[in-house]
Amino acid sequence: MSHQTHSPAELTSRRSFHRAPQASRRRDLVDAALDCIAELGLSAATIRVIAPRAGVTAGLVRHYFASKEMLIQAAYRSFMASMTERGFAPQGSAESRLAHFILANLQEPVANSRNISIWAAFVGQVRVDPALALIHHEAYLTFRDTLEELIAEFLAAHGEKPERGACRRHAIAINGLIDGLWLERGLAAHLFSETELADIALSSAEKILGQPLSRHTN
Amino acid sequence: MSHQTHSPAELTSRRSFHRAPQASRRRDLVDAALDCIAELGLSAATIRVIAPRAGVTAGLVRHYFASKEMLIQAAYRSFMASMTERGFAPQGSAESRLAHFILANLQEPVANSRNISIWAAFVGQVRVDPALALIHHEAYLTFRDTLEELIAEFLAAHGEKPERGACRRHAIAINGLIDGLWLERGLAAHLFSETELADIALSSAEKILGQPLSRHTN
DNA sequence: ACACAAATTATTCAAGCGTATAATAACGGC
DNA sequence: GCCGTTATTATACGCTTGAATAATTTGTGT
Repeated sequence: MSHQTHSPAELTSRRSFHRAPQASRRRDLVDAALDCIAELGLSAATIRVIAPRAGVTAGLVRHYFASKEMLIQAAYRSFMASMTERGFAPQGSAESRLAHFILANLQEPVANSRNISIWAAFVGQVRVDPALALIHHEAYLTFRDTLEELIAEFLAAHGEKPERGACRRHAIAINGLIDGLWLERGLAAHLFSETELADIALSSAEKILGQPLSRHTN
Repeated sequence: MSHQTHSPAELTSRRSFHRAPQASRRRDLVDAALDCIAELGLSAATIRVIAPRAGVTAGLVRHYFASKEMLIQAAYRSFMASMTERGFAPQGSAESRLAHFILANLQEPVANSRNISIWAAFVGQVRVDPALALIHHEAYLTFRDTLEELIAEFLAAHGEKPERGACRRHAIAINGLIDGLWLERGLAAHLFSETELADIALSSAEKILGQPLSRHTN
């Protein structure tokens, strides 16, 4: 009861705030973390920098994530999911869906330097952190399986009955091609014209597959 | 003179050491830095961890590098140089030199998870640190120019007179292919057999170039 | 209106960071 | 064999980090 002394210090006012829904706060924190990683690098993406960018104070992070490590893992999961879902074209012919997949991964908003920076920062930690390795590995398999199925349907639509293992090898090759050109574009965009890398990818893919591959078919 | 008080503390003995040549100390520090980056990640590669691994104490780093940043830059330069010089085959036919270049970049000691980790850790900082960006950019151009020249000689040896820009596009495509497959091997070596990726790269490259490309020619 | 649960802020703490400085050991020239 | 140079160690400093805790504001159900 009367045991509290009201010192002058207690008169200092606090910053006002509002209570946001759990989901949106978590999303804001994850997005802010990715922003910081892209602009400042993984080492400089500290809780004290991330939190204000999400519009909250540093202490709140621990209310939504058990540790900073968990926030980083959530950010990696969110990032990989947003990267993987872009190339997905639900309809159209096998040819156009394959072409769309290749093109989507070599243009905005997938292929840019921001995404390369984030991706590389995480990949540089994959060997260190098994949790990040798992996230990476699952995203990679998803990506390659999607591509392999697109290739199988594409070849089937051209009347080809590919021998065992051929689709796999084609998927590995074109996956490599996409990844490598994605890197080139993100790391040195100024060296290429807007559509150059996408064109190169399409013409290379059709040589590898031995079938014409146009972006305009449906 | 007699103004020094010999307290008991001064009797404690120091660790013995030996004076190493400048060049080898610098090399040891750079190598230790790369080891730490590969095994612990860039953020955990601190002076206090790097120095003991190089066989010295933390304070010595500043005697050889003006700052930690300079050590990291030296490490990046050393790493990129060692990666680039491997594919170089000074003699042989154009075909065998091109094949050797492709194969060398997809086998040990170039293609492994350690190198991927180091490379990715640095790439994740390229946007942040202009000095690292410069190092990266120069190594990239060296790599692609080497490849473009190998391709030009290879096509010329087959009697082709490639149209303007064709060699450039071929170099971009095969560069992407090599980079992407190098990544795949380093990140998920267990998914591929020993020579699988190298074989895929060779057969894809000869389809892209429209000429047979064997590893056994000279 | 009001009380209660919990979301949010503010503050504190120990640990680790890069750097600076002073003491010391090692080595080459004489 | 000593002496001076300097490579090397040891220690200290100020700062930042992730985390823990205490204090306070907010919204919701009644």
